[in-house]
Amino acid sequence: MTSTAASGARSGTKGVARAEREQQILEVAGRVFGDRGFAATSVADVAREAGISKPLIYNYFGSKEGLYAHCLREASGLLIAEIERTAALGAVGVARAVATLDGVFRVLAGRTWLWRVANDPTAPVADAPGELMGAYRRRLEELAREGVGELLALSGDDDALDLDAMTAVCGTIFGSLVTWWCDHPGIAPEEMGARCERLFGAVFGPALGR
Amino acid sequence: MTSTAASGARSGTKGVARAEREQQILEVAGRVFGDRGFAATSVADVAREAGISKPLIYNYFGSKEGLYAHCLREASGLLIAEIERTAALGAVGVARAVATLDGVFRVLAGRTWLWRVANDPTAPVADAPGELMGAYRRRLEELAREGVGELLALSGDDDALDLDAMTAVCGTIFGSLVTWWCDHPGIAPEEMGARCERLFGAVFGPALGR
DNA sequence: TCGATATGACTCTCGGGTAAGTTACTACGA
DNA sequence: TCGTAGTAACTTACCCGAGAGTCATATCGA
Repeated sequence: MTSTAASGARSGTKGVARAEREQQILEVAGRVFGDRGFAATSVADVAREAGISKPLIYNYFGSKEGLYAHCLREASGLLIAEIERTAALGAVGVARAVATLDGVFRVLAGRTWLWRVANDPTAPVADAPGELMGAYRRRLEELAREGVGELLALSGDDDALDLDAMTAVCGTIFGSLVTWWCDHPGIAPEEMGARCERLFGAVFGPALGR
Repeated sequence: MTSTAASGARSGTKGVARAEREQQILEVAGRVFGDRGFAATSVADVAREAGISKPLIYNYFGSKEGLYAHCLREASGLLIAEIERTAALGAVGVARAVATLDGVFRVLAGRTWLWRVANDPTAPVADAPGELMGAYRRRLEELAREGVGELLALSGDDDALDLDAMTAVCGTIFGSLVTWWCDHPGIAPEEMGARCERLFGAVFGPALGR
Protein backbone atom coordinates (compact mmCIF):
# COMPACT_ATOMS: atom_id res chain seq x y z
CA MET A 1 0.00 0.00 0.00
CA THR A 2 3.02 2.30 -0.02
CA SER A 3 2.22 3.22 -3.62
CA THR A 4 5.73 4.18 -4.62
CA ALA A 5 4.38 5.65 -7.83
CA ALA A 6 2.41 8.32 -6.03
CA SER A 7 3.05 12.07 -6.42
CA GLY A 8 6.01 13.68 -8.18
CA ALA A 9 8.47 12.84 -5.42
CA ARG A 10 10.64 15.78 -4.37
CA SER A 11 14.37 16.02 -4.86
CA GLY A 12 16.90 13.69 -3.37
CA THR A 13 14.47 11.36 -1.67
CA LYS A 14 13.17 7.92 -2.19
CA GLY A 15 9.54 8.33 -1.43
CA VAL A 16 7.44 11.24 -0.29
CA ALA A 17 8.93 14.53 0.86
CA ARG A 18 8.89 15.05 4.59
CA ALA A 19 6.47 17.97 4.64
CA GLU A 20 4.01 16.12 2.49
CA ARG A 21 4.30 12.95 4.53
CA GLU A 22 3.86 14.86 7.77
CA GLN A 23 0.68 16.39 6.45
CA GLN A 24 -0.63 13.02 5.41
CA ILE A 25 0.16 11.50 8.79
CA LEU A 26 -1.46 14.39 10.61
CA GLU A 27 -4.68 14.01 8.70
CA VAL A 28 -4.91 10.32 9.43
CA ALA A 29 -3.90 10.85 13.05
CA GLY A 30 -6.54 13.52 13.54
CA ARG A 31 -9.20 11.25 12.21
CA VAL A 32 -8.13 8.30 14.34
CA PHE A 33 -7.60 10.32 17.53
CA GLY A 34 -10.98 11.92 16.96
CA ASP A 35 -12.75 8.62 16.43
CA ARG A 36 -11.24 6.57 19.25
CA GLY A 37 -9.81 9.15 21.62
CA PHE A 38 -6.19 9.67 22.61
CA ALA A 39 -6.01 6.90 25.20
CA ALA A 40 -7.59 4.24 23.02
CA THR A 41 -5.41 5.02 20.02
CA SER A 42 -2.02 3.40 19.59
CA VAL A 43 0.73 4.85 17.47
CA ALA A 44 0.79 1.58 15.55
CA ASP A 45 -2.88 2.14 14.67
CA VAL A 46 -2.10 5.49 13.13
CA ALA A 47 0.89 4.08 11.26
CA ARG A 48 -1.16 1.24 9.83
CA GLU A 49 -3.99 3.52 8.69
CA ALA A 50 -1.49 5.90 7.12
CA GLY A 51 0.22 3.04 5.34
CA ILE A 52 3.60 3.72 6.90
CA SER A 53 5.66 2.35 9.76
CA LYS A 54 5.70 3.37 13.40
CA PRO A 55 9.31 4.62 13.56
CA LEU A 56 8.57 7.17 10.87
CA ILE A 57 6.03 8.77 13.16
CA TYR A 58 8.58 8.89 15.96
CA ASN A 59 11.10 10.38 13.55
CA TYR A 60 8.77 13.18 12.61
CA PHE A 61 6.81 13.84 15.79
CA GLY A 62 8.97 12.49 18.60
CA SER A 63 6.27 10.84 20.67
CA LYS A 64 2.62 9.95 20.81
CA GLU A 65 2.00 13.16 22.70
CA GLY A 66 3.94 15.10 20.10
CA LEU A 67 1.80 13.70 17.36
CA TYR A 68 -1.33 14.52 19.30
CA ALA A 69 -0.10 18.01 20.06
CA HIS A 70 0.28 18.68 16.34
CA CYS A 71 -3.27 17.54 15.66
CA LEU A 72 -4.50 19.60 18.55
CA ARG A 73 -2.65 22.66 17.36
CA GLU A 74 -4.45 22.46 14.05
CA ALA A 75 -7.83 21.91 15.65
CA SER A 76 -7.57 24.55 18.35
CA GLY A 77 -5.97 26.98 15.91
CA LEU A 78 -8.90 26.75 13.54
CA LEU A 79 -11.42 27.06 16.32
CA ILE A 80 -9.75 30.00 18.03
CA ALA A 81 -9.32 31.84 14.74
CA GLU A 82 -12.97 31.42 13.95
CA ILE A 83 -14.06 32.46 17.42
CA GLU A 84 -11.92 35.58 17.29
CA ARG A 85 -13.15 36.42 13.83
CA THR A 86 -16.72 36.28 15.01
CA ALA A 87 -15.98 38.15 18.21
CA ALA A 88 -14.46 40.98 16.19
CA LEU A 89 -17.75 41.40 14.40
CA GLY A 90 -19.05 42.99 17.55
CA ALA A 91 -22.33 41.19 18.08
CA VAL A 92 -23.31 40.61 21.71
CA GLY A 93 -25.34 38.20 23.78
CA VAL A 94 -27.37 35.55 22.07
CA ALA A 95 -26.61 36.98 18.64
CA ARG A 96 -22.90 36.46 19.21
CA ALA A 97 -23.44 32.94 20.48
CA VAL A 98 -25.41 32.04 17.38
CA ALA A 99 -22.87 33.68 15.09
CA THR A 100 -20.01 31.86 16.79
CA LEU A 101 -21.77 28.54 16.54
CA ASP A 102 -22.48 29.19 12.91
CA GLY A 103 -18.83 29.91 12.22
CA VAL A 104 -17.68 26.82 14.05
CA PHE A 105 -20.05 24.66 12.05
CA ARG A 106 -18.65 26.05 8.82
CA VAL A 107 -15.06 25.59 9.92
CA LEU A 108 -15.63 22.01 11.04
CA ALA A 109 -17.65 20.99 8.01
CA GLY A 110 -16.16 17.84 6.54
CA ARG A 111 -13.67 17.37 9.35
CA THR A 112 -15.75 17.11 12.48
CA TRP A 113 -13.17 14.86 14.10
CA LEU A 114 -11.21 18.01 14.86
CA TRP A 115 -13.86 18.91 17.40
CA ARG A 116 -13.46 15.59 19.13
CA VAL A 117 -9.70 15.98 19.10
CA ALA A 118 -9.99 19.38 20.74
CA ASN A 119 -12.39 18.04 23.37
CA ASP A 120 -10.91 14.64 24.06
CA PRO A 121 -11.42 13.82 27.73
CA THR A 122 -8.72 11.16 27.58
CA ALA A 123 -6.03 13.54 26.37
CA PRO A 124 -2.98 14.06 28.60
CA VAL A 125 -3.33 17.10 30.83
CA ALA A 126 0.36 17.88 31.12
CA ASP A 127 2.81 19.38 28.65
CA ALA A 128 1.97 20.78 25.23
CA PRO A 129 -1.40 19.09 24.75
CA GLY A 130 -2.75 20.35 28.04
CA GLU A 131 -1.68 23.92 27.34
CA LEU A 132 -3.10 23.98 23.85
CA MET A 133 -6.29 22.49 25.11
CA GLY A 134 -6.58 25.13 27.77
CA ALA A 135 -6.01 28.01 25.36
CA TYR A 136 -9.15 27.94 23.30
CA ARG A 137 -11.21 26.83 26.28
CA ARG A 138 -10.13 29.91 28.17
CA ARG A 139 -10.88 32.16 25.22
CA LEU A 140 -14.33 30.65 24.81
CA GLU A 141 -14.94 31.05 28.51
CA GLU A 142 -13.93 34.70 28.49
CA LEU A 143 -16.43 35.45 25.78
CA ALA A 144 -19.13 33.44 27.48
CA ARG A 145 -18.48 35.15 30.81
CA GLU A 146 -19.02 38.51 29.19
CA GLY A 147 -22.39 37.61 27.74
CA VAL A 148 -23.50 35.82 30.86
CA GLY A 149 -22.55 38.73 33.07
CA GLU A 150 -24.84 40.92 31.04
CA LEU A 151 -27.73 38.53 31.34
CA LEU A 152 -27.39 38.08 35.09
CA ALA A 153 -26.97 41.79 35.68
CA LEU A 154 -30.28 42.32 33.91
CA SER A 155 -32.02 40.23 36.54
CA GLY A 156 -30.15 41.93 39.38
CA ASP A 157 -27.87 39.00 40.16
CA ASP A 158 -24.28 39.97 40.93
CA ASP A 159 -23.17 36.85 42.79
CA ALA A 160 -19.69 35.87 41.61
CA LEU A 161 -20.32 32.15 41.96
CA ASP A 162 -23.58 32.45 40.06
CA LEU A 163 -21.62 34.01 37.24
CA ASP A 164 -19.07 31.26 37.45
CA ALA A 165 -21.61 28.47 37.33
CA MET A 166 -23.61 30.08 34.57
CA THR A 167 -20.50 30.52 32.49
CA ALA A 168 -19.67 26.86 32.89
CA VAL A 169 -23.20 25.96 31.85
CA CYS A 170 -23.06 28.16 28.76
CA GLY A 171 -19.78 26.59 27.76
CA THR A 172 -21.29 23.14 27.83
CA ILE A 173 -24.37 24.33 25.95
CA PHE A 174 -22.10 25.53 23.20
CA GLY A 175 -20.18 22.28 23.32
CA SER A 176 -23.20 20.05 23.32
CA LEU A 177 -24.67 21.77 20.27
CA VAL A 178 -21.48 21.23 18.33
CA THR A 179 -21.16 17.67 19.58
CA TRP A 180 -24.76 16.92 18.67
CA TRP A 181 -24.10 18.20 15.20
CA CYS A 182 -20.95 16.10 14.87
CA ASP A 183 -23.04 13.07 15.79
CA HIS A 184 -25.54 13.83 13.00
CA PRO A 185 -23.38 13.81 9.88
CA GLY A 186 -26.20 14.43 7.44
CA ILE A 187 -26.82 18.00 8.57
CA ALA A 188 -25.31 20.93 6.68
CA PRO A 189 -23.60 23.75 8.63
CA GLU A 190 -26.16 26.33 7.46
CA GLU A 191 -29.02 24.09 8.50
CA MET A 192 -27.48 23.63 11.94
CA GLY A 193 -26.89 27.35 12.28
CA ALA A 194 -30.54 27.96 11.57
CA ARG A 195 -31.48 25.29 14.08
CA CYS A 196 -29.46 26.99 16.80
CA GLU A 197 -31.10 30.30 16.09
CA ARG A 198 -34.51 28.64 16.29
CA LEU A 199 -33.72 26.96 19.59
CA PHE A 200 -32.32 30.09 21.21
CA GLY A 201 -35.41 31.88 20.01
CA ALA A 202 -37.67 29.29 21.59
CA VAL A 203 -35.94 29.66 24.94
CA PHE A 204 -35.51 33.39 25.13
CA GLY A 205 -38.69 34.28 23.32
CA PRO A 206 -39.04 36.52 20.29
CA ALA A 207 -38.19 39.57 22.40
CA LEU A 208 -34.47 38.83 22.41
CA GLY A 209 -34.33 38.43 18.65
CA ARG A 210 -32.13 41.51 18.74
CA MET B 1 -3.47 -1.47 58.55
CA THR B 2 -5.46 -4.70 58.40
CA SER B 3 -6.57 -4.15 61.98
CA THR B 4 -7.08 -7.79 62.90
CA ALA B 5 -8.81 -6.73 66.05
CA ALA B 6 -11.69 -5.08 64.22
CA SER B 7 -15.28 -6.24 64.54
CA GLY B 8 -16.48 -9.50 66.02
CA ALA B 9 -15.16 -11.60 63.14
CA ARG B 10 -17.71 -14.04 61.80
CA SER B 11 -17.41 -17.79 62.20
CA GLY B 12 -14.61 -19.81 60.74
CA THR B 13 -12.63 -16.95 59.29
CA LYS B 14 -9.36 -15.31 59.93
CA GLY B 15 -9.84 -11.66 59.16
CA VAL B 16 -12.73 -9.55 58.00
CA ALA B 17 -15.97 -11.10 56.83
CA ARG B 18 -16.44 -11.08 53.09
CA ALA B 19 -19.45 -8.77 53.01
CA GLU B 20 -17.70 -6.26 55.18
CA ARG B 21 -14.52 -6.38 53.14
CA GLU B 22 -16.44 -6.02 49.89
CA GLN B 23 -18.10 -2.91 51.21
CA GLN B 24 -14.78 -1.47 52.26
CA ILE B 25 -13.23 -2.19 48.87
CA LEU B 26 -16.19 -0.69 47.05
CA GLU B 27 -15.95 2.55 48.94
CA VAL B 28 -12.26 2.93 48.21
CA ALA B 29 -12.75 1.90 44.58
CA GLY B 30 -15.55 4.39 44.07
CA ARG B 31 -13.41 7.18 45.41
CA VAL B 32 -10.39 6.23 43.30
CA PHE B 33 -12.37 5.60 40.11
CA GLY B 34 -14.12 8.90 40.65
CA ASP B 35 -10.90 10.81 41.18
CA ARG B 36 -8.79 9.38 38.38
CA GLY B 37 -11.29 7.82 36.01
CA PHE B 38 -11.65 4.17 35.06
CA ALA B 39 -8.89 4.09 32.45
CA ALA B 40 -6.28 5.79 34.62
CA THR B 41 -6.98 3.60 37.65
CA SER B 42 -5.21 0.28 38.10
CA VAL B 43 -6.56 -2.53 40.24
CA ALA B 44 -3.29 -2.45 42.13
CA ASP B 45 -3.99 1.20 43.00
CA VAL B 46 -7.32 0.29 44.54
CA ALA B 47 -5.79 -2.64 46.40
CA ARG B 48 -3.04 -0.47 47.85
CA GLU B 49 -5.42 2.26 48.97
CA ALA B 50 -7.69 -0.33 50.53
CA GLY B 51 -4.73 -1.94 52.31
CA ILE B 52 -5.28 -5.36 50.76
CA SER B 53 -3.84 -7.36 47.87
CA LYS B 54 -4.89 -7.40 44.25
CA PRO B 55 -6.04 -11.03 44.05
CA LEU B 56 -8.58 -10.42 46.78
CA ILE B 57 -10.29 -7.94 44.51
CA TYR B 58 -10.32 -10.48 41.70
CA ASN B 59 -11.68 -13.07 44.11
CA TYR B 60 -14.57 -10.87 45.05
CA PHE B 61 -15.31 -8.93 41.88
CA GLY B 62 -13.90 -11.06 39.07
CA SER B 63 -12.33 -8.31 37.01
CA LYS B 64 -11.58 -4.63 36.89
CA GLU B 65 -14.80 -4.13 34.97
CA GLY B 66 -16.68 -6.15 37.55
CA LEU B 67 -15.36 -3.92 40.30
CA TYR B 68 -16.30 -0.84 38.36
CA ALA B 69 -19.74 -2.22 37.59
CA HIS B 70 -20.39 -2.62 41.31
CA CYS B 71 -19.42 0.99 41.98
CA LEU B 72 -21.52 2.13 39.07
CA ARG B 73 -24.51 0.15 40.26
CA GLU B 74 -24.41 1.99 43.55
CA ALA B 75 -24.02 5.37 41.89
CA SER B 76 -26.61 4.98 39.17
CA GLY B 77 -29.00 3.30 41.59
CA LEU B 78 -28.92 6.27 43.94
CA LEU B 79 -29.31 8.74 41.11
CA ILE B 80 -32.17 6.93 39.40
CA ALA B 81 -34.01 6.47 42.67
CA GLU B 82 -33.75 10.16 43.40
CA ILE B 83 -34.82 11.15 39.90
CA GLU B 84 -37.85 8.88 40.03
CA ARG B 85 -38.77 10.13 43.47
CA THR B 86 -38.79 13.70 42.22
CA ALA B 87 -40.57 12.81 38.99
CA ALA B 88 -43.36 11.22 41.00
CA LEU B 89 -43.95 14.52 42.72
CA GLY B 90 -45.56 15.70 39.51
CA ALA B 91 -43.89 19.04 38.92
CA VAL B 92 -43.30 19.97 35.30
CA GLY B 93 -40.92 22.05 33.22
CA VAL B 94 -38.38 24.21 34.95
CA ALA B 95 -39.84 23.46 38.35
CA ARG B 96 -39.15 19.78 37.87
CA ALA B 97 -35.64 20.43 36.64
CA VAL B 98 -34.88 22.49 39.71
CA ALA B 99 -36.44 19.92 42.02
CA THR B 100 -34.47 17.10 40.40
CA LEU B 101 -31.23 19.02 40.68
CA ASP B 102 -31.96 19.76 44.30
CA GLY B 103 -32.56 16.08 45.00
CA VAL B 104 -29.38 15.05 43.25
CA PHE B 105 -27.35 17.54 45.27
CA ARG B 106 -28.73 16.11 48.48
CA VAL B 107 -28.09 12.53 47.44
CA LEU B 108 -24.54 13.24 46.37
CA ALA B 109 -23.64 15.34 49.38
CA GLY B 110 -20.42 14.02 50.90
CA ARG B 111 -19.84 11.50 48.14
CA THR B 112 -19.60 13.54 45.00
CA TRP B 113 -17.23 11.03 43.46
CA LEU B 114 -20.28 8.93 42.68
CA TRP B 115 -21.25 11.51 40.12
CA ARG B 116 -17.91 11.23 38.41
CA VAL B 117 -18.12 7.46 38.48
CA ALA B 118 -21.53 7.59 36.83
CA ASN B 119 -20.27 10.02 34.19
CA ASP B 120 -16.82 8.67 33.54
CA PRO B 121 -16.01 9.19 29.86
CA THR B 122 -13.22 6.61 30.06
CA ALA B 123 -15.50 3.82 31.27
CA PRO B 124 -15.90 0.76 29.06
CA VAL B 125 -18.93 0.97 26.82
CA ALA B 126 -19.56 -2.75 26.54
CA ASP B 127 -20.95 -5.26 29.03
CA ALA B 128 -22.40 -4.46 32.41
CA PRO B 129 -20.85 -1.00 32.88
CA GLY B 130 -22.15 0.26 29.57
CA GLU B 131 -25.66 -0.93 30.25
CA LEU B 132 -25.79 0.49 33.75
CA MET B 133 -24.44 3.75 32.47
CA GLY B 134 -27.11 3.90 29.79
CA ALA B 135 -29.96 3.24 32.20
CA TYR B 136 -30.07 6.44 34.20
CA ARG B 137 -29.00 8.47 31.19
CA ARG B 138 -31.99 7.21 29.27
CA ARG B 139 -34.29 7.93 32.15
CA LEU B 140 -32.97 11.45 32.50
CA GLU B 141 -33.35 11.97 28.78
CA GLU B 142 -36.95 10.79 28.79
CA LEU B 143 -37.83 13.31 31.42
CA ALA B 144 -35.92 16.07 29.68
CA ARG B 145 -37.54 15.28 26.34
CA GLU B 146 -40.94 15.71 27.90
CA GLY B 147 -40.23 19.14 29.27
CA VAL B 148 -38.40 20.27 26.17
CA GLY B 149 -41.25 19.15 23.92
CA GLU B 150 -43.57 21.38 25.90
CA LEU B 151 -41.28 24.37 25.56
CA LEU B 152 -40.74 23.97 21.83
CA ALA B 153 -44.42 23.39 21.17
CA LEU B 154 -45.09 26.72 22.87
CA SER B 155 -43.05 28.48 20.22
CA GLY B 156 -44.62 26.50 17.39
CA ASP B 157 -41.59 24.33 16.75
CA ASP B 158 -42.40 20.67 16.03
CA ASP B 159 -39.21 19.66 14.25
CA ALA B 160 -38.10 16.25 15.49
CA LEU B 161 -34.39 17.03 15.23
CA ASP B 162 -34.87 20.31 17.06
CA LEU B 163 -36.40 18.34 19.88
CA ASP B 164 -33.53 15.89 19.77
CA ALA B 165 -30.85 18.54 19.88
CA MET B 166 -32.60 20.53 22.57
CA THR B 167 -32.95 17.43 24.71
CA ALA B 168 -29.26 16.74 24.38
CA VAL B 169 -28.51 20.32 25.39
CA CYS B 170 -30.75 20.15 28.44
CA GLY B 171 -29.07 16.93 29.52
CA THR B 172 -25.69 18.59 29.47
CA ILE B 173 -27.02 21.64 31.28
CA PHE B 174 -28.16 19.37 34.06
CA GLY B 175 -24.84 17.58 34.01
CA SER B 176 -22.75 20.68 33.99
CA LEU B 177 -24.55 22.15 36.98
CA VAL B 178 -23.91 19.02 38.98
CA THR B 179 -20.32 18.83 37.80
CA TRP B 180 -19.73 22.47 38.67
CA TRP B 181 -21.04 21.81 42.14
CA CYS B 182 -18.83 18.75 42.52
CA ASP B 183 -15.87 20.96 41.63
CA HIS B 184 -16.77 23.46 44.36
CA PRO B 185 -16.69 21.36 47.51
CA GLY B 186 -17.51 24.19 49.90
CA ILE B 187 -21.07 24.64 48.72
CA ALA B 188 -23.96 23.05 50.59
CA PRO B 189 -26.66 21.19 48.63
CA GLU B 190 -29.37 23.63 49.70
CA GLU B 191 -27.26 26.58 48.66
CA MET B 192 -26.67 25.02 45.25
CA GLY B 193 -30.35 24.25 44.86
CA ALA B 194 -31.14 27.89 45.49
CA ARG B 195 -28.48 28.92 43.01
CA CYS B 196 -30.03 26.78 40.30
CA GLU B 197 -33.41 28.27 40.93
CA ARG B 198 -31.91 31.75 40.69
CA LEU B 199 -30.14 30.98 37.43
CA PHE B 200 -33.17 29.43 35.79
CA GLY B 201 -35.12 32.44 36.89
CA ALA B 202 -32.61 34.80 35.31
CA VAL B 203 -32.85 32.99 32.00
CA PHE B 204 -36.55 32.38 31.76
CA GLY B 205 -37.61 35.55 33.47
CA PRO B 206 -39.92 35.86 36.48
CA ALA B 207 -42.89 34.80 34.35
CA LEU B 208 -41.95 31.14 34.43
CA GLY B 209 -41.54 31.15 38.19
CA ARG B 210 -44.02 28.37 38.44
C1' DT C 1 29.26 8.50 -1.51
C1' DC C 2 26.10 11.31 1.02
C1' DG C 3 21.91 12.37 3.03
C1' DA C 4 17.01 11.79 3.37
C1' DT C 5 13.25 8.55 3.55
C1' DA C 6 11.82 4.46 5.45
C1' DT C 7 11.45 -0.09 7.98
C1' DG C 8 11.86 -4.85 10.57
C1' DA C 9 12.86 -6.32 14.68
C1' DC C 10 13.73 -5.48 18.68
C1' DT C 11 13.50 -3.68 24.26
C1' DC C 12 11.06 -2.35 28.32
C1' DT C 13 7.39 -1.12 31.26
C1' DC C 14 2.82 -1.35 32.87
C1' DG C 15 -1.12 -3.51 34.16
C1' DG C 16 -4.79 -7.15 33.92
C1' DG C 17 -5.24 -11.57 35.45
C1' DT C 18 -3.88 -16.26 37.80
C1' DA C 19 -1.75 -20.39 40.30
C1' DA C 20 -0.49 -22.02 44.30
C1' DG C 21 0.19 -21.62 48.64
C1' DT C 22 -0.28 -19.65 53.78
C1' DT C 23 -2.79 -18.29 57.89
C1' DA C 24 -6.26 -18.50 61.31
C1' DC C 25 -10.17 -20.01 62.84
C1' DT C 26 -14.13 -23.64 63.79
C1' DA C 27 -16.05 -28.27 64.09
C1' DC C 28 -15.67 -32.59 65.58
C1' DG C 29 -14.19 -37.30 66.81
C1' DA C 30 -11.41 -40.04 70.06
C1' DT D 1 -8.15 -31.93 75.61
C1' DC D 2 -5.87 -32.83 71.92
C1' DG D 3 -5.20 -33.68 67.18
C1' DT D 4 -6.94 -33.16 62.61
C1' DA D 5 -9.80 -32.00 58.88
C1' DG D 6 -12.30 -28.39 56.65
C1' DT D 7 -12.83 -23.89 54.98
C1' DA D 8 -12.80 -18.96 54.38
C1' DA D 9 -9.73 -15.11 54.05
C1' DC D 10 -5.68 -13.56 52.23
C1' DT D 11 -0.99 -13.12 49.92
C1' DT D 12 3.41 -13.82 47.22
C1' DA D 13 5.12 -14.50 43.00
C1' DC D 14 4.34 -15.16 38.82
C1' DC D 15 2.40 -15.04 33.49
C1' DC D 16 1.32 -12.63 29.43
C1' DG D 17 -0.11 -9.30 26.07
C1' DA D 18 -0.32 -4.55 24.65
C1' DG D 19 1.80 -0.66 23.46
C1' DA D 20 5.41 3.24 23.85
C1' DG D 21 9.74 3.99 22.22
C1' DT D 22 14.57 2.69 19.89
C1' DC D 23 18.34 0.87 16.80
C1' DA D 24 20.58 -1.01 13.13
C1' DT D 25 19.83 -1.32 8.54
C1' DA D 26 17.99 -0.80 3.78
C1' DT D 27 16.70 1.88 -0.25
C1' DC D 28 17.21 5.43 -3.56
C1' DG D 29 18.00 10.04 -5.86
C1' DA D 30 21.60 13.44 -6.64
